[in-house]
Amino acid sequence: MSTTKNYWLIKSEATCYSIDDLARDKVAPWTGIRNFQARNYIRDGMRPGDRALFYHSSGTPTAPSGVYGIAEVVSEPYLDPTALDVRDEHYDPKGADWVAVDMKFVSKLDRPVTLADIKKDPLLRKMLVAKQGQRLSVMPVTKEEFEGVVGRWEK
DNA sequence: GCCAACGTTGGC
DNA sequence: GCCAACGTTGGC
Repeated sequence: MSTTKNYWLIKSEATCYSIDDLARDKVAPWTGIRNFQARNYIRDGMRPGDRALFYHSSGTPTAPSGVYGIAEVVSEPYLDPTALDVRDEHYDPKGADWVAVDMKFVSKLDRPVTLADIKKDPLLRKMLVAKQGQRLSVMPVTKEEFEGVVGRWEK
């Protein structure tokens, strides 16, 4: 098992669950991931202490898509209980072994780093999220990319 | 709301 | 295992 910290980007629609919701809740279970590649990243890579860029997708002109804050992984991956709950909107009748982790609020960026900002930056545009049509809701980023986003407005 | 990208499903 | 149809994501 790796002992170094890993860095991630996690996506959520702001109207569904935003960085402000996480700030209010402090810690929240990150459930409902139903994409095998994203599942594998969580299951095989996410560990407590890892940090994640919190990205709002499906933005609007006044609240554009981009990174709005930082979260920290505070649990090991565990079986996602919403996949087994027939009343849950993310119920999976096929019973695949989906996983979840608990995420803790760390901070909100002073200003969002929008997708447009990311695509303009030579370092940041290598991130998977900048690739056209990238639909992963959980993806790895490098330490340099993570710090590049966090420090975007401190230059 | 449109539509391109892309993951998933299912017929063969 | 191929691939067309279908459904969903997500930027615009």
